[in-house]
Amino acid sequence: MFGNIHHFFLQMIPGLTDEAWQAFADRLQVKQYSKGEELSSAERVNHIISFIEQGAVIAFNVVDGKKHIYNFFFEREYVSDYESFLTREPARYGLEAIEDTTTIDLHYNDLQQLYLSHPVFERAGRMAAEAQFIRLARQISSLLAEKPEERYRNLLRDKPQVLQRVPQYLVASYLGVTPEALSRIRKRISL
Amino acid sequence: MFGNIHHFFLQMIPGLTDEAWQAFADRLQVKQYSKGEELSSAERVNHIISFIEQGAVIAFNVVDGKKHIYNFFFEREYVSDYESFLTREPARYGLEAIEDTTTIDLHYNDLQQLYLSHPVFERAGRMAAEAQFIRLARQISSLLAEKPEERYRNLLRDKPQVLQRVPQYLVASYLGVTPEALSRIRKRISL
DNA sequence: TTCCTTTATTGACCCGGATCAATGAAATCC
DNA sequence: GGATTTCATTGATCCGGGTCAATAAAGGAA
Repeated sequence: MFGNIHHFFLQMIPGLTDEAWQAFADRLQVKQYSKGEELSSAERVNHIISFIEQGAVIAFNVVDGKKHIYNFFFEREYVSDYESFLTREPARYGLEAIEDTTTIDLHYNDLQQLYLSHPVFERAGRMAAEAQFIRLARQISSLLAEKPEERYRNLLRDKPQVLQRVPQYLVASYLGVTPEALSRIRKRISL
Repeated sequence: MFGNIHHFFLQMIPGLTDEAWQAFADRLQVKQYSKGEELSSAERVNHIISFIEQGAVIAFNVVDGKKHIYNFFFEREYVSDYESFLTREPARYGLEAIEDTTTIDLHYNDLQQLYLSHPVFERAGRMAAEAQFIRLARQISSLLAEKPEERYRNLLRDKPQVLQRVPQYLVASYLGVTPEALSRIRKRISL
């Protein structure tokens, strides 16, 4: 049970004892989502942080009826409206499975108790926040310094699997353009 | 000495003992920068995290000869190329004082020692990373969902002091447009 | 103060992406 | 399998922002 995530945490936390791991594992819950189902909704506080065992998830929000995609998440990644999870305020975006997805979930309250009972998790929490931070810093850099076409080229280069698994109109939103624009960018490049 | 930052940390870390604070304060260094001076450069590893006692700092990088502004920082905020600070890789952006600035600095190695000797700082480090994360999440949301004009209106609403203290061409870059475009946006709005 | 550099504004023109609309292709559902 | 919804492509038009260039305004240095 939880072999995947156990391995993941052992790599991430050098000082993780069996006892601490067990305390952690005791609080985990497995969940199943079908394609199209929401893991969590915008406007509601997100109490869960999920580790994706299998599948794919998008983070999105809806402004003026338009769905904006912030990110894609796949196997062996965390997913959460991390901001809502941290601030206890209503989430700014929702999470939706775009494939059938299995997650391993940890509840906010359980995490707080773990922080207290096993400070080794403070380090893991800090490193997770830091990793998220780095990801966002790069995304901002891309949005400020690159044109949509460059962003697409770089996505092709860095994460080609995204293009295989994610519908194009969602990729377009992630890149900050309309589906029509992305279609034309692809045409332009292929010529 | 360090009254400002002491107060700041007492608020942030409920369990901060005098002894832990002293260990922390012993490692702090005050630095002075003149307007236009760089606190740290892109392409080099950033070993310092700074608390701004007084002044204003921009985070920027240069792509194809163009300077892109990622953020502004003012009194009682941390500033660092946090990504470089965390990853120990060359920084993606530099930091420059846009006013005469006083910072209180902490070196990376000192912080790591503090993490080991006083685990209470793990919590502070985690919360700092989380706060940074939240800031970036909002910035991405703004870049994806809002047009430049909306971003300017929101900046006016949320941080009017930025417009007072930061030259307009830097604000333009932060918003992701050229100085000319921002000038026209301002004209459009004022009509 | 005056000079000189930096910053802000305005004009003209261009271009990539937005929008609206129609058609094709593909995935999904009985 | 065929029917229907979803997704991708293409066309036409529009517009905001980019770019290049000139000028004006503001700030600093001496």
